[in-house]
Amino acid sequence: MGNHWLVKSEPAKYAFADLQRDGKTVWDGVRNNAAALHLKAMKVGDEVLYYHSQEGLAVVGIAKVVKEAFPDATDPTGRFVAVELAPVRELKSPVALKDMKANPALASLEMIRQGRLSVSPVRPEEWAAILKMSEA
DNA sequence: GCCAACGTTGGC
DNA sequence: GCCAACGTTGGC
Repeated sequence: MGNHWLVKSEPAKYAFADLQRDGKTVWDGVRNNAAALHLKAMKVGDEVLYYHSQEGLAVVGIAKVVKEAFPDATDPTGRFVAVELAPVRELKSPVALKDMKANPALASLEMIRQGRLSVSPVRPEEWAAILKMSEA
């Protein structure tokens, strides 16, 4: 089984519904080294939690990696990479940031520890905990 | 190579 | 709109 990740997007710019409409999208514009390292570690088939920042403040859906890291065409320096994501499904109910923060099982979740990171890894047990919350 | 200044992100 | 966190830049 592949690894799990979490990506953030402002729904006003690109919401999960936009990804569902488009079928897939190039995940570019990441300009942070730590996030870029995670992008480079993504493999086709890895599953990705889709989090809405600024508005919503919740994980709303699951996406998957359909193309591994390649140079980000929007980056003039050529230092950063992009991947391609496709939608898998919408969560039955969104999992709010405040609920994730309140769950001791998620205390070491990377996106909680380092709030500004736009792409972060999710451990298998954290993935399971979040999915369980989405079924509630 | 250090560190202060600055910019960006994102929660509140 | 504010502010904290943190990465990056640039002067020395």
